[in-house]
Amino acid sequence: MSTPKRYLITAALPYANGQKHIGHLAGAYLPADIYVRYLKAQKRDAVFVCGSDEHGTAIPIQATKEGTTAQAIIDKYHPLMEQNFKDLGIVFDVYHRTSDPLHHQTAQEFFTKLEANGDLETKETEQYFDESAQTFLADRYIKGTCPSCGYDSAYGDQCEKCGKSLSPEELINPVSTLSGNAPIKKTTKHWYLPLNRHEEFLRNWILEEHGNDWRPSVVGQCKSWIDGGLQPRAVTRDLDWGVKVPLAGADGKVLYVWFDAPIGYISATKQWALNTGNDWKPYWEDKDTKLVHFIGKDNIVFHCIIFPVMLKLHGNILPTDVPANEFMNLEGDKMSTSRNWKLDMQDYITDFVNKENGGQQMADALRYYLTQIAPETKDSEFMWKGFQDAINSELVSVFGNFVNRSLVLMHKLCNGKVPPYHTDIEDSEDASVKEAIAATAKKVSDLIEGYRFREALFEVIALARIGNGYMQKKEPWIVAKQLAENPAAQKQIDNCLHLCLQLTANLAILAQPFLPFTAKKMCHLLKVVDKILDWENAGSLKLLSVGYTLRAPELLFRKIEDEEIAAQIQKLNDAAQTKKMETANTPITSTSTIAPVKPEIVFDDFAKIDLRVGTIVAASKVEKADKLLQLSVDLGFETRTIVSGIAQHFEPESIVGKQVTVVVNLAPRKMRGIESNGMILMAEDANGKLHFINPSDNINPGSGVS
RNA sequence: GGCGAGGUAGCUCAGUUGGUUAGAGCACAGGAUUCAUAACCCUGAGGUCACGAGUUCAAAUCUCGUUCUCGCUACCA
Repeated sequence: MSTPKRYLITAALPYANGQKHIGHLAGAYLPADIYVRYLKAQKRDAVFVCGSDEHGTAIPIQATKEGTTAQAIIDKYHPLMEQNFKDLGIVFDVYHRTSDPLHHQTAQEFFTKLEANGDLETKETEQYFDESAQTFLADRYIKGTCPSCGYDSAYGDQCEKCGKSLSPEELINPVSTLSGNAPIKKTTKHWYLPLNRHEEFLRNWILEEHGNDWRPSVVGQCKSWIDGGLQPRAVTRDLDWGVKVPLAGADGKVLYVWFDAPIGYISATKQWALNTGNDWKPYWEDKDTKLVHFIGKDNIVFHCIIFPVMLKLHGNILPTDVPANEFMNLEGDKMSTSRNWKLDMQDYITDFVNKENGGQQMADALRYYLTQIAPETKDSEFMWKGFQDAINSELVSVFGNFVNRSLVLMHKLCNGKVPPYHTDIEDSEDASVKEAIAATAKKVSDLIEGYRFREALFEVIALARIGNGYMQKKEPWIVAKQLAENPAAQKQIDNCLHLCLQLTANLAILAQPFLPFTAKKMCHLLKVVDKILDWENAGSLKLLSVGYTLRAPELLFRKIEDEEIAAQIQKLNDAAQTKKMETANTPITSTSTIAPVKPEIVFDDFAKIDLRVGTIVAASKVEKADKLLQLSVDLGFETRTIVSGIAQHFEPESIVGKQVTVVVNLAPRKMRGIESNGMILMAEDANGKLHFINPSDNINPGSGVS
């Protein structure tokens, strides 16, 4: 495998609607940063691009939630995320943003080219339209009852209550948030990317060319998608927030966020070129460029199927690899923003990096643990106790301690200077340490090239461990006691410390991609310039000149105390608990500032609904459906079959005999082949648990409800 | 329900094309040591490789079935 002429590395564009947590960091940004730092140390031509993804409907939604504008939201989170990355040592060559005019222009050009080449299709569909406002309604301007959880103010693209993503058609009783009127359906034209035309290409490219060198989960996920049948995907939508569709007669339409966001990698590269006076084109057009996307597993389809098709049509190079990571859990549970079960980058920075006893060493500490538990092959788990153990017994005790004892001994036994190396008394121990240094450099290098950062880091620690073992065998502090009788023994001390110091310098080089701040500090202690960190020096035994005076030792890392860990766990639980209470105490209708209550109806509207009390006489699971129960409900005048989406909340046996409220004059509807004749009313509590709405005492089935 | 990825020591993970007593690190136990951040070093204990069949001289590894976890997807009137 020859070395490519240049590399372009991307990390998933973080969505600018809120803080990003350590799961995001471990999934994409940290591995990408490690890889890039390694490439740069190798003096390869590598450009690392990223930026904020600032379009899409969730940003305006977040704006509504925070009572502000979409622009204010992205102006708040874009610099925050940029600073967070910087604080944790994630160094992009450019951190761009999709709201930048350069990006709009790039995305429009991209779209225009595809459109001009006939690579897009147009289709007319019916969409909701507000007659009084004379406008099509983007998903977020439509509210209605969530079909999933029954929340009455769900948006047309997502229910904020249960988190399910929706399409406006799924909403029950949709209402325009502009006028409060029920919207009408009207045809509108949209552009589509016909993925189905490219099945052959995708099969060849992914399954044949990369079936073996990409991660199994990535190939598997793609295969699943391709086999499932590729569909044309809408590229545009009716919305006022995003990149305008650059065609006449497309007023009020923007590019769909999934289409514009990945193009952000290209505009970011352009911005980098502008900043540095380089040419961006070879990075996206020259075949000798290696393009690598670092992402989380939720992004596989976009980066392996959709974006490559776009790139191919537009005449760009394709990604060489897409090392997608799995997810990182936290203390036994999935990380979740809505449940407040997470560790934001900002929180870690505040609690550790920016504390008096913290500093950049704590940024490296986090980088160390996150790399050590990187979810490279399966979901992994961030445990605060695990964090403490990893730092205290590996980083501090093995790595930090080796560096420290080497420097301390050198000052005590060698007058603070790098001692000479006497080849005439070299023994097998010395030789094997020399070998280990060279071998580790090679191993770390190979592992990083193969995106196996966890193992690569392990090898770095292993080298420090070898150093500790070597010193233990040589015992220079014992030898020093014999100097009075045997002055020649100084040679043994010299050799031991000479090698330990050269090993330390090597550790700095090898650790640099993972622990950049620490590597820098080590350079300072060894009084060498940062240039020594170039990878070509890895494995060298001549990094420090004999007779060179070094600085007084300083500790590289501090231990993490039990109290700190306890405090973090407490904080995590408190935050989740608070969130839970908030949710429980907040009436559903006031969680949103817009249209908390549905539009007023007259009594006649209500009277149309025929509600009756019924008794469940039989219940069973619907086959091939996770959420459906088939119920037989005795309504007094007849027993009906009703299908209800409550299978995840109730065991069929446990609800037989229960009384429920039923809408009996609802139009029948087939679900999974079974006709449902009515609807069971349910209430949902703050925890998402469903409860039947029923009379307090058992009454006759068929009794009316009003 | 369909599809994809996983299930290996208490914890985090390795195990190349099936081949001798299944490997690391952490944690744990014992020992040694004091230069070093109660650090290091040595030794040890600890596994029915999710479960059940099958193929084979030989299975953690291949095949089938079952089960659990995660993701994508369908189902929610």
